[in-house]
Amino acid sequence: MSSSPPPPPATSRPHTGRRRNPAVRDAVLRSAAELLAGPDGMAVSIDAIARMAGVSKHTIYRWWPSKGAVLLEAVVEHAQQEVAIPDTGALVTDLATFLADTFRAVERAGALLRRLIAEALRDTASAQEMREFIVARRGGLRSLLVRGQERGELPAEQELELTMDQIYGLMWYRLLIADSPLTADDAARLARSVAGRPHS
Amino acid sequence: MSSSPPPPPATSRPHTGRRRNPAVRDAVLRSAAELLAGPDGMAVSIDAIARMAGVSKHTIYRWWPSKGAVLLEAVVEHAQQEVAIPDTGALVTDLATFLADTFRAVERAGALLRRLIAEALRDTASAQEMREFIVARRGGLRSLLVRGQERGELPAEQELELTMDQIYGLMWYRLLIADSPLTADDAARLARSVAGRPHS
Amino acid sequence: MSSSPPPPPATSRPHTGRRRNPAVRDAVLRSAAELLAGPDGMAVSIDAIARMAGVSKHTIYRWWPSKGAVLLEAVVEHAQQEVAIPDTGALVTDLATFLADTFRAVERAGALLRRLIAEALRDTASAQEMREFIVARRGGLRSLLVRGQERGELPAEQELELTMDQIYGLMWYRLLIADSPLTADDAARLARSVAGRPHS
Amino acid sequence: MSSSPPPPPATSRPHTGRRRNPAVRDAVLRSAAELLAGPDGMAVSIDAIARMAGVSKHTIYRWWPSKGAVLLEAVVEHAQQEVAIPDTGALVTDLATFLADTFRAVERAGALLRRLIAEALRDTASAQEMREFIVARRGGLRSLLVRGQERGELPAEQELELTMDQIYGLMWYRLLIADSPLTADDAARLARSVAGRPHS
DNA sequence: CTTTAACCGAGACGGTACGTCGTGTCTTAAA
DNA sequence: TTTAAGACACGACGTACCGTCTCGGTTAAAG
Repeated sequence: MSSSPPPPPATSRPHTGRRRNPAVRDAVLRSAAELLAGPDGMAVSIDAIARMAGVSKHTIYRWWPSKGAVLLEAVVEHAQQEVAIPDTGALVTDLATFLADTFRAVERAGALLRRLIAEALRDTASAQEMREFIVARRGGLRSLLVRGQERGELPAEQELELTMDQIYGLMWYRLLIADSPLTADDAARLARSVAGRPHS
Repeated sequence: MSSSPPPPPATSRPHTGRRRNPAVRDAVLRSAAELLAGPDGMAVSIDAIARMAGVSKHTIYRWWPSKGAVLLEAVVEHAQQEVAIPDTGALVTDLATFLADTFRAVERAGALLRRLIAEALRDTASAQEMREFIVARRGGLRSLLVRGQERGELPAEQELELTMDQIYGLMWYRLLIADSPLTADDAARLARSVAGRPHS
Repeated sequence: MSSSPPPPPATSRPHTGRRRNPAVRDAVLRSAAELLAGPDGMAVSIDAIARMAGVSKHTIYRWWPSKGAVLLEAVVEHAQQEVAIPDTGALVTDLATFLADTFRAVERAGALLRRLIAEALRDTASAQEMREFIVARRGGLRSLLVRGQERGELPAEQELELTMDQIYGLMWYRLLIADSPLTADDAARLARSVAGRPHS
Repeated sequence: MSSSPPPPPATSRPHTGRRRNPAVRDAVLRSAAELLAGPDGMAVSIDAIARMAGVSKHTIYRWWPSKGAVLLEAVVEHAQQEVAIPDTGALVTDLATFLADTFRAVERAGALLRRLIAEALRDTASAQEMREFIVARRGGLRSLLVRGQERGELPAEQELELTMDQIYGLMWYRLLIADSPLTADDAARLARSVAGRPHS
């Protein structure tokens, strides 16, 4: 999940010439993130990123294949801080905590994520990469649910993928469609719901 | 849910001048729908709509405030055919049927809906209207669930709004993020899941 | 030089229906003149004329074939006040007076005339009518010069048309190209020049 | 008299970045000239120039501030071939030759010049530049007249600027207003007229 | 210590879309 | 039949963004 270099030369000559300047990558991603987090109407253009980063457009396109790729990597960088996977022994509690943390993180990055999806919807190539990133991030929740199943807190027959689709579906729905907040209360109720004790 | 005219004049003068040509509206919406349904990469521009409809851009902008408004109305026009609300007496069965129908309709209109959301994500004004449309269309599912609650098939305490967010969330998640199909099987399993009998 | 009616009906039926409202003609020409006299950058559109006159565009196009025709007629109306043709017995004096008066009138109507020519340069049809109008207005100067020739103040062989081209040429040159003022002093010197006593 | 770049950066950095492609400038000016010389009714649009030159509109606007500036430069480029300043010793003869040559050149470029002035009349910014260009081109005639004065063929008191206004005034009058030809005979008679021997 | 290849900022360029404006024609309903 | 209101097609305007492409200058490993 890092800016892919231009196709490595087939010859096995190790490397000559000036090395990539890591400051460039940072400047680009930081500028992108800053613009992405801006007011909702504002569009994020490559020109603007380049200008703010003090970098040439060409350099951006050397390291990222498209605007979507830049945005994705900026979001990835920002989302680095993993949400912890709690283990108190009680699935519903753990789930509620995890979801509340996740929701909080997502709320904070709302503008970024909306714009990221906007770009993915325009550019098939970006979409694939984003899909992969998002799918990869489901691992935390999955392990939590699997543990629940192993402990018998969740029926063995329950389709975890569908459950996860419901959970993340609700999250994205609120973010992209309904534009309504994701609260800790939502997290708690959702946790009870998918754990089969909706009203305890 | 019709192309809003520019603010109706405050005076109560009945109407003077040439009337709006309904053929224009139809041609624009038909062209928009056709382009919206096109291959996934292709962008839908006002220029293209105008060209295909044999209509001037000016005319489009006279009746619709933005591209998003045109797309929304095209989708609305297309989505006219309501999904029936079945009533066999068994909530899970009814729900499964309703969702299967809904999913089928949504799958058919996939490209349209993706582009619609794409536009909403880049134009705050459009977003509000789309939100209203989408929220309005939740009525069918709500009545189905309410009936289930009244019959005691669903606990009275169950938060229907959250349940609906889960259902529609899954649907949009598959459509926008995962880009994976929505099958009749998904409908059935989802129906069982939200009705609290996930594995019967 | 009046707004040409649409081709008179061949049938000799005297006239049915509502008669032309003369107030419309006045309102249109007055508005056109007002806009024409506006600041130099501002364009004069038919829409603007119609709006200011409280008249529909259609009505304008019913009575005038093009924008140029409206502008021309507005200028004609404004230029109605004829420049007097003096007769003191001395050609140079008379000519100087006449030209000074003419220059003063033209300077006042500068913006109008510039825009009129601008329109004529875009629209061949208008151009012809304007040409005719301008040529028709040469009569005053011509009679003055002819009288000078008859009195022997001007050689009989002098080509009056060429002389007039020089005089009006200078006037339009200053107005359209050089954008420099036409003074009474210019009038006097020009009068002496064409009368063959440039430095007396 | 060349397409002005956007304000040269104040810093004295020599130049970085890709250089301006001279082929672009040529293609634009050539296309502009070709369209300018087209049939009289046809308007010359930036779109058309860009299309014909195989250049993007953006590029045109990068180098020229307005349509007028493009047209002016196209005309300048075309008018490069200077009219020779003859010196036979006799002012009237020299003047007649010079004017005949000038008239011939101007007649050939008639459509261009008309459209150039049309543009200047609707765009104050262009007007100023065109004025400067036209004024600059008066030098040839002026030197001819000055020589005549020095030789005593023209009275020392004669106002040369006024004389030139008469000459160029007649020329533009025929071109823009009267739309009548400028012949060699006109040149000869005009030469005699301004040289004070109108009927020899 | 020179070569040489890669990196990089500046920025020109073609293409495509945007939303606005102006002209001239046409339609409707009232006067 | 005239009129005001106003819809409509056509086509130009000037701006913006995308992704590609030079142009020089810089940097570091390889010779």
